[in-house]
Amino acid sequence: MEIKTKSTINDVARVAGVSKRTVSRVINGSPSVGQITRERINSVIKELNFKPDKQARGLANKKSYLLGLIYDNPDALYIDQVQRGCLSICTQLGYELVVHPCQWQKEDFVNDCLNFISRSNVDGVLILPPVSESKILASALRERHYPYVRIASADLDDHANIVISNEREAMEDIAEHLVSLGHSDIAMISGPSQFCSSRERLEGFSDSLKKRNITIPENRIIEGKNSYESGMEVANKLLTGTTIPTAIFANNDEMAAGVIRVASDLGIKIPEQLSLAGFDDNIFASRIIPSLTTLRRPVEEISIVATRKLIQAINPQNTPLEQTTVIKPYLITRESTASCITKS
Amino acid sequence: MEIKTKSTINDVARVAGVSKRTVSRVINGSPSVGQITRERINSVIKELNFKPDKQARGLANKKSYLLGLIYDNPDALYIDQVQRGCLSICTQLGYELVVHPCQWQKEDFVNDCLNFISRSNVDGVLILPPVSESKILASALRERHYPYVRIASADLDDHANIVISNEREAMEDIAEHLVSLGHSDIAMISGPSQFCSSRERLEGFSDSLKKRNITIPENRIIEGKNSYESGMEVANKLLTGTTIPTAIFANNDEMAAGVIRVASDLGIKIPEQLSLAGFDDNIFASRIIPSLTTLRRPVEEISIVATRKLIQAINPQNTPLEQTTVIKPYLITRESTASCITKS
DNA sequence: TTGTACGCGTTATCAT
DNA sequence: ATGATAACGCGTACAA
Repeated sequence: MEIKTKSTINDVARVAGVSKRTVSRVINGSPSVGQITRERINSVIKELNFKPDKQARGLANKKSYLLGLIYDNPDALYIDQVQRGCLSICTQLGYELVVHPCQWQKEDFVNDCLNFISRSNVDGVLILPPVSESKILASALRERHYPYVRIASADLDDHANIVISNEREAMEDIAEHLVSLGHSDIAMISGPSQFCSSRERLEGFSDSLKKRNITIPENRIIEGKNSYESGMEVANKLLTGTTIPTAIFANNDEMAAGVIRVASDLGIKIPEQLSLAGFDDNIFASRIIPSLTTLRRPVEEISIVATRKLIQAINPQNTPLEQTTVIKPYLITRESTASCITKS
Repeated sequence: MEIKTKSTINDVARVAGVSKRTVSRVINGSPSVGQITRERINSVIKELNFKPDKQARGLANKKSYLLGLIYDNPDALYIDQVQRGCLSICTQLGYELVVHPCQWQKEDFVNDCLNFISRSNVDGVLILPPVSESKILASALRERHYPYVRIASADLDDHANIVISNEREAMEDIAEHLVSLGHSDIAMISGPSQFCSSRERLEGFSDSLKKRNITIPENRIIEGKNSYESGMEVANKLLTGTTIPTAIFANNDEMAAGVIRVASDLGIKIPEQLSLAGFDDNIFASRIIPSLTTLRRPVEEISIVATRKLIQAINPQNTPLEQTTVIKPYLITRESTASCITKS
């Protein structure tokens, strides 16, 4: 009662008493197959537990039914969420996901990616930030008419090739939150200016505050490196001056954690003496003490949309088209922000 | 000066003036090819930038050059590290990695995995804990003579099919650490007893303490669920009694973080009044305040060894055999543990 | 509506 | 040592 050899399209054809061409038609949903024939074939397919072989199929029509995921991101949680989002669509549509972490600072990273693509035969690639910000990689792919979708924080490609996390606009929410709590002496630890996400967040934050008649002085904006240690460094500068800000927004939770550490060492109480917010809703954002007010990207939703777009780019005719392009992160309020009591 | 169409074995054969069979021989390193012929072919291969097509190759010899990674683990960092470890070997040996997160509690999870394997055509699978502890899945694979390697914390399979993280022995280190700091009233928050890793750690810890003439009373061992919230719950029981332990070992960092939260709320100072240790060296173990003394698995090394074993299982003759099977986690000392001053 | 014949790029079986 | 030819499993002109 065991199925030893997996059945092929030929077996199905033979048992059903038709040609394999007809079976092929049924598999691919061709309309030109008689009702009764189709049903018979379908039942045989079930009976034989037949699954079309991806490799043979790919060989014949030059597709692998493999999607590539290219990234270079230290945030493992983010990667994991993206993978799950992608896979929920992949599984549903008969694709598999092949991962390719890379090092986008390295000089040969474009070749490394191109290499990955050609040797793995993936039908298309999903590119995560910050790699997605690479213009060189994107144009290399575009030039080769190779299907790709980027996930990024700014509008840097055709809407068919990108899903945008609108972080600039999301800054409105955190700005509003802090201002409504009475803060006006606000500082920001920005991210590396080479990242477009950093620029979006910085400008978005600063603009949003300006709209509310608050201007951040030059010396209250310090660029960090998105790391915990870097957050500590900047926090030290920000919190040891003669006057310290009443609120700090950090470009990510990692650096915010650094601020918490330094504040703790300096005896500055959060949120009583200092409000603090981050970005990401990293895994420890809710664990850390105080728990962190932060902005969260709907990562899974974003990657689902991106995957749909990619598969659509691969099969322009078959797949229902995905229209969404811009998705906004949202505010999560926790312990680290509170109303500003003292004011100069 | 651009290569439009990727070249095939036929192109190489034609240009080199030989039959494609000979080219195939060169590709696969067959010894029976003349020196000059081989060199000529090799130069043509380079010139044409020829790369054998994985799909065609797979169709012909029933291999996909794809490896599957099966897991169901909430620790994204762990997954990420494993993926990188695997890939460092995969790339080197011409394999790609296909990911498959699953839900091992669900009743049809074995079928789900089997399904994944057959539809993706992966040549073999790497199974991560806790899925790796599933006897049903492992025997299903073994029965089908399907190459697999498990990563687990106990010796539950042939050494060809497993890489063991010896957590039982690693407990010696943390026990020794705590005892040497003067602790004797020690509590443990164990993990779900269904997990073999939980049992290993519990028994290992308790045995190691016994060797040092310390016995943990029944009421000092409470089972948690490995989650932050669960850690808080158990911590509440442990820290609100008439006498509280001077040290707690938590089955993972996640729960240890819960303990920190509760201790903070109760005004219990760590490590002054309470020493605390976890397991995993989770991403926030070094970020949290106080930073956490913990046990770290050499995840990347483990996954590298496992991948080598898997590829060897797939190609019994070609690959150099991997002998390592047991790898021990190691202690990382941080702020959360200190010497015990007060003693009853 | 259905079937025949061939191609996809590679490896394997035989021969020479 | 090398080559002709048949697989591998499926898709697709083209024909019927």
